[in-house]
Amino acid sequence: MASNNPTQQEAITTADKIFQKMQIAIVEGDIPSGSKISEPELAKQFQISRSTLREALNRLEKCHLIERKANVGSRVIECTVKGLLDIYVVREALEGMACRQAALNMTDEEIVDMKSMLAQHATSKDLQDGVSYYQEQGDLDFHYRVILGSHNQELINILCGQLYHLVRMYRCQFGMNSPRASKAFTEHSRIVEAIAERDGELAEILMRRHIAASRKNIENKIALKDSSSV
Amino acid sequence: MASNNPTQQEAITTADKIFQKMQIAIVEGDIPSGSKISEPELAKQFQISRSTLREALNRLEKCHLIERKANVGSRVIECTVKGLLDIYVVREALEGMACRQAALNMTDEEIVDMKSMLAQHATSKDLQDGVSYYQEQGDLDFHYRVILGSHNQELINILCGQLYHLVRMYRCQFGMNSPRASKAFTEHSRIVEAIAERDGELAEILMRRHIAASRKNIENKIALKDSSSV
DNA sequence: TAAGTTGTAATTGTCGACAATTATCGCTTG
DNA sequence: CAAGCGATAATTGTCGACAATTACAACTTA
Repeated sequence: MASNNPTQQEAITTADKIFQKMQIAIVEGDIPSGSKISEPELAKQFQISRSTLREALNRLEKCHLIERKANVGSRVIECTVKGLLDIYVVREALEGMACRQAALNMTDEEIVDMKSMLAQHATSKDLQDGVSYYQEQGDLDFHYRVILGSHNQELINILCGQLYHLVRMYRCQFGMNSPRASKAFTEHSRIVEAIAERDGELAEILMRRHIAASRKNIENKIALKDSSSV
Repeated sequence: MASNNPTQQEAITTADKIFQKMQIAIVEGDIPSGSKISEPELAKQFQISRSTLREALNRLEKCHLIERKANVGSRVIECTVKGLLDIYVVREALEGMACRQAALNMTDEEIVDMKSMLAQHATSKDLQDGVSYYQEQGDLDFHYRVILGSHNQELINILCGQLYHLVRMYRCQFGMNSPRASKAFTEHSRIVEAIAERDGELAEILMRRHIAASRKNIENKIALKDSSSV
């Protein structure tokens, strides 16, 4: 099973390995959102020195999974509703632009590959059942292709290197398995069509609407949850 | 003279100070673009240990001013034309969205403040002379206000914490003092009007055109330079 | 001569200890 | 009894040394 992060090169140093372990632990909530990180304790737990742990913490901070204050320490980022919505706003802007650039810059081969990926998704049992797979891995795969297709290193860094982890974290912790699977698949198809036609303007609009729809879906859910829990 | 980076809190640790010094040195080209960074050498030069220097390097990496490879070392990022244009594409997307959000989220007080800042720019001697100030500090001030006005922490982090430094680096190293000062000022004024009218859609469009105009201006310059130098 | 190899030198990664700062708990005092 | 203060404990920041990896150079060999 290949790594699902296209920007992540094979880890060599132990700090890299610790970073990956902690990343998963934070994303999946094993290290709770908002909790303080004790350097001595974690170092002992992982059987490494504090220097190595701090190196790993620096990388976690780079993808905004933890926050550090001088002489105070590190905390896992807190998952808030506003934080989630803020991320979707950024995604709408950046992935919309990435989609426009993809329409301009993707090679014909890349487009063919993406089409075949989508075709495979269409026949996937999971999609037909309308359940988890497509919301999770399949959805991410599609968005990755578009982002990488932009051929804009800055876009790729920000989206795949930073926001990606946060998105996954929120998905895990807020338990988001929306009923948008089939709708999302249709939207993906339209987007690919626009890219294939090299229509950057339309591609951007469609991607923005696609992400905005997700955001609104979340907003509705939150509102519903609030009113029912009170 | 206050710090011009709104996200930058007062530095306390020595690693912070080294970070700031190196940041300036890189941005202004004293540490050349693309050059390799020797940890032992720099540590000796700054009279600090390698650990502290590495802490500073980690922060430089966070704002994409240097790149690190495991077991190989750090290099200052290379200034390329494509890199510059990539940044402008990201800015167009993100600052456009920031502007839309600013129109929705800025307080009335913030808007008043921004208007008065612009009024002050209008009477500034530098602007009337059509020279450097407005392209540099004044322009940055305006864009900062808009970004902060979005009240979106993720947007603020990415734009002020990361892209900002790169933008300044390119401005220094490519020596960009374009003749767009008065035009830019007019565009800024229109943007503020749209924000004041709470017209998010228009605000975004205007900001995107404003940044796209800068990008095209650069593209023209580059093309000109290429054809003249060959 | 050019390519491959091996051994040495230099650089990076990791470690444990010390210094500086912060948090905590108990005490004093109004 | 509450609020402020002070000493102690714990945590973070910094340091220098060692281990592991990489880069370089001289040498061998086809």
